[in-house]
Amino acid sequence: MARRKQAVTIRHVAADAGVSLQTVSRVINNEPNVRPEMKERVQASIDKLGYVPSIAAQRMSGSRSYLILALNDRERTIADWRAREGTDWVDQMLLGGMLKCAEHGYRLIIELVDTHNDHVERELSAAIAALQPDGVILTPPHSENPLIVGLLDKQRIPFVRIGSRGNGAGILVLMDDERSARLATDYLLGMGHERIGLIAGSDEYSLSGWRIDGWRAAMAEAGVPTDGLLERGDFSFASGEKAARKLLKSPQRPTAIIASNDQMALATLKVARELGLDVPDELSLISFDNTPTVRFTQPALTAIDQPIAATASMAVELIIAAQKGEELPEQPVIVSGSLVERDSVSAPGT
Amino acid sequence: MARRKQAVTIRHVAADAGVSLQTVSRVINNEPNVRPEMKERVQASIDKLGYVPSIAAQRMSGSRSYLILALNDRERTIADWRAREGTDWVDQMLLGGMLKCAEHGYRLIIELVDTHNDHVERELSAAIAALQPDGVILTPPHSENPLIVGLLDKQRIPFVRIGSRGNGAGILVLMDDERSARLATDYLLGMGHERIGLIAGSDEYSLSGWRIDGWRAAMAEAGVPTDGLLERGDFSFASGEKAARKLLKSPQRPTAIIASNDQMALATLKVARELGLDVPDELSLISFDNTPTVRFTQPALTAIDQPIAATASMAVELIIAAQKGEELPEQPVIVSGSLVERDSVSAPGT
DNA sequence: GTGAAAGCGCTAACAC
DNA sequence: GTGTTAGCGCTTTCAC
Repeated sequence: MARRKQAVTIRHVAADAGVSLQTVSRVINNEPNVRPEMKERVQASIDKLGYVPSIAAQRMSGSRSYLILALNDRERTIADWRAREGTDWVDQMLLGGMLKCAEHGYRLIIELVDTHNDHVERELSAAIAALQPDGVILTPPHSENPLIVGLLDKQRIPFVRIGSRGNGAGILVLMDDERSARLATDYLLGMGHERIGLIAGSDEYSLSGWRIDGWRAAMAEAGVPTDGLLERGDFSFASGEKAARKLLKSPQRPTAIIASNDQMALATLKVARELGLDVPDELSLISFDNTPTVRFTQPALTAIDQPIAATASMAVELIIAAQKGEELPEQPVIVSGSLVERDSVSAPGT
Repeated sequence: MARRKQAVTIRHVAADAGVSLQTVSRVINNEPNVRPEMKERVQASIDKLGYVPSIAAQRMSGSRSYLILALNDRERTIADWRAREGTDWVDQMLLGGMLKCAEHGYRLIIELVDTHNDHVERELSAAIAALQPDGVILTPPHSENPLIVGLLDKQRIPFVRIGSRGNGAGILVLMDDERSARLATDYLLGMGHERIGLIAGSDEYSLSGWRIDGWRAAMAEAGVPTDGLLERGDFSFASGEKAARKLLKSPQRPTAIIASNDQMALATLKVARELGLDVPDELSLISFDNTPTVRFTQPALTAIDQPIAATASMAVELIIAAQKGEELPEQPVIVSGSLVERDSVSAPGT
């Protein structure tokens, strides 16, 4: 393999503009101590020669790498990809994260790491050593992994923890699951429902708990009891089925159910159909996540939309700000979700 | 921002093992001229210290960057992400490409480039200058863009063109659309259909033509005419609707339709429903792509699965082989799709 | 404000 | 087989 050299380097630009390397470097990095007139001249040469700095070289000499790592759970991500069931978490991360990165000349690299592995630290260390990213975005459940958080903190790499209120280092960005659950519950209460069931998610994810909190709070405020209305799943279809069956077969069955993710909502839909319950006439259903599939079901599901793209975009912004040494929010940054009305909800007893 | 240095460098390893830098380098890169005994000693030090080479430094000194760029069409990709309709092209690319990359210590970076832009060359040049990738994967329609192909050829960067039989440089990898279309057509012929309509895709993509070829060939072999059975769309839902309406309102309407992508298949389903035609009893339907949505329709659609993951994986493999100086296939590499049977096809007139 | 020199971590080329 | 040397393209540090 022939040694592939950079076509146009800072040297060419310096020569063309008749200045030192240093001055060109200053212009590239928008540093002070360059007269506007100089700056213009250098910029002209850059444009003329079509010069683009080599990220490798920049990184080598100790500055930024312009790379941001997005850490996703390996097992879950690959399973989703293989299943082809329309989970578009990664796409939405890219939509928000990549585009924001591009705005600032950064690149987003998706990295899969296995949380349940005892080599997490080694895996992550290797990725960091190899790529030297300027920042890392942690998605659940990594956001809550003390090993990862500790490692990143020790290495002093700016990082965002999506979906965590946890202690320790890192910038926290939340989609406000409690408020979203409340939103869904209030919406159903507003329609006249009182027996509103919740199928919660795996408690490996804190957001499962927050959603329970939101639902409980809304119910409490409305003065409505929650006994026998909570079932736990683990985000899988099978677990949703089991939970739905339990709720719908109880003597005082709920008139509405909130499922903590789309798979469990689909499972609920299936169980309702099996039991001969019409949705939405006999059972209203609200789903969490709003992945593509829920618009293609019969009926299309009313859902809480998780603003993944906006969250990823925010995460990138915060990392770049941190990288620049700007001040960071002390409080968790909150990106709010919204309720998308479709056809799976109606007033009870109609 | 503090200058972030590599924690463990080749120097540390060399010192620890009591050898020269070069020997360590040789071990890392699995080069010859190292005695097994030496190699073992060095490897022990590497493991002990947890050393991982810096990609930036490796790239700097003229060797690989361990980065592979996957070029996707900006407009289309972003539109798909925003629409959230379940198109999982990017996910499947990642599934195949990223995992294969990881096997070899490479990373895949998704890059969005606007084909219709007159700055394509500049955009791409900038990405190449910045990242110095070891290879590039071109997806349609980039695979057919002579500007891009020319640029990559000139820069002597190994690249794969997915979905192109085009002339010029680059390694060609095909999903064999002609054969797939034939497969679908033969399947319908085998069920007894004779009037099999085709809704073709945009001719900006050569694969649209190949699918027509496959369909036409299969029909010809079966001795069945194709007059009035071909309509062109552009892969959009709207275009599919128009095409389907034309086919289904013709006096001799087809008993089966093959749609050249899922969106147009969904449109056909909608039109059939409007016209009161039951699928599959009165109209059989086969879709191309097999994206997640087609399993959630009523009925679930029988579809040609495009092996995107396998193709991406193959593309990465070929690039790494090229990078190593291995011989490359002269002929286009073919990755075959398959027919996934669901519920949208039945024998005609039942 | 601007420039010169040193060095980041690694590998190609060549010496031994 | 193994070590030495000279850079790769850029930024840091420090001198002017």
